Amino acid sequence: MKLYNSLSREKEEFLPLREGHVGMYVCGPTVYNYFHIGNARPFIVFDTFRRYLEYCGYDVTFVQNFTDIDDKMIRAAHEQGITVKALADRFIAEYFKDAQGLNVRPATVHPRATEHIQQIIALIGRLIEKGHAYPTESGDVYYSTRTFPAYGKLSGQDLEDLEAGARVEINEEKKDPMDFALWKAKKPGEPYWESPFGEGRPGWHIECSAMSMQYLGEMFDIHGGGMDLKFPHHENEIAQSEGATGKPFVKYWVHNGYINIDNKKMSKSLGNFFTVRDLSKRFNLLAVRLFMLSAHYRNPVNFSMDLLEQAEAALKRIDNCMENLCYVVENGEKAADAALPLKEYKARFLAAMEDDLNTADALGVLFEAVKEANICFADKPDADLARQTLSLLKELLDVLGLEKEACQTVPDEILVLAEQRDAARREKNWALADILRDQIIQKGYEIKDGADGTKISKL
RNA sequence: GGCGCCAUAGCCAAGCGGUAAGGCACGGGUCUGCAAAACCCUUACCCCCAGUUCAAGUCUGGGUGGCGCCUCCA
Repeated sequence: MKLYNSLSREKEEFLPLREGHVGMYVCGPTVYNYFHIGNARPFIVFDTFRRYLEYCGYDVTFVQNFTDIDDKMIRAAHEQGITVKALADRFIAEYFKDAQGLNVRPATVHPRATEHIQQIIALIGRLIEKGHAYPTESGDVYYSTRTFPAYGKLSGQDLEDLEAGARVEINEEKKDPMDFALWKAKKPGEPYWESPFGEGRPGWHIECSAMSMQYLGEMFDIHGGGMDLKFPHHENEIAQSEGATGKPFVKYWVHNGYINIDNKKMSKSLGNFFTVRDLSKRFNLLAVRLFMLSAHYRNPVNFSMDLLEQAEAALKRIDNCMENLCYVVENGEKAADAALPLKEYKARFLAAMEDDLNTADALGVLFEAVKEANICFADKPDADLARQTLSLLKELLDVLGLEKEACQTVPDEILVLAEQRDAARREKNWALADILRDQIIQKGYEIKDGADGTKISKL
């Protein structure tokens, strides 16, 4: 497939380092709160990417970390009067709940920073040995960006320009303003670990280098994350990892665009955000997933409730088609002239995915198939073709993570009520028929009267 | 100041040189005891100017407008 590589700024042919295997690392959440839809975008995008790679037959090792120690974690734990660990445990559990709602599968490994302190310390040790890092009087350790000539290759910045516009904190212990912390000396009331450089905790960037190396090796295929992580986070990861190993760290860097609110970046610090948890109270979270996939992953997308409602309506269109297909599979007859270009849909869908994961285009193909299936089966209810169509739709929806239990059986209790209602309708006893309809709706089922009889489906 | 992105119908959005996918909404229709749902049909010359080309949303240059990174943030 073609994949846009942020490092080369070009679409490249995707060729994994080891044939048939893909190692993929994605920056995960800092677990101090529920995650918002801005966080959700990379989760959904890279989950979809992973699903597609697996669909293509790759054996994918997918690593997504939890940042469970940093300033925000410490502050939030203090405010809530609990330990940092308790805070992390809680929001990691909440992460999995929301992720499940979005149909984001658990990663192969979800490493936690605090459980990899030894690896982090070892990596910092290597960097000091190689002269890329230096300890200070007060017990911090900094990375010396000047010792890594390629610094800036990902973000296209050079050190001189960065410094000219730098708004970095003043710190007299740093040799250079662009140096960044690998290890931070212990402060009162903060969690700390023993290390050769003194008691303290890891800096902001080192965990991703240490943990990706632990689970994917010193070189791996894909590193993903939001655009805003490109600098400085990912730039620093490159400096750390390549500085330590002397080898290329990541083959393909993949960055997703932002979610905007009213055309402004959504972020926790601006306060203009929606958590997935809140949205789950009003919407089917699969609609959130569809919303995310309806634009190309590298483009910024604006978010609003209105847009989410649109996505929910679109999702319903797919569901209705599937239901209809189920009905035809059960009740259809032979129709020799019924035909749909199923192979063509599949080929076009896959071609879209091959082109830098163009899910928007792929969805377009899916909806075309839905429309043509609706037309075809309206007057040619061929059970065989319906079965094949249903199977294709399921297969493709599964790649996008939008699959839903189709052809659910309606419980006898509901069927009995529906039969009673039909009987009442035949006797033109509308009052009774309406009472029975209300009962069915109350039990969570939907009644659809049509030319070919009454259909019942779960709401 | 440095680096970068975007501009397609009422809204969202694909398109990567050959005469504009798809979704939502609106309107029209089919079905229906009513209602709901569902389904079908309908809707654009692509921000402006200049250029390259037989051919340009699609390439180049210049505008205009929006956004992001350079500071914790997906």
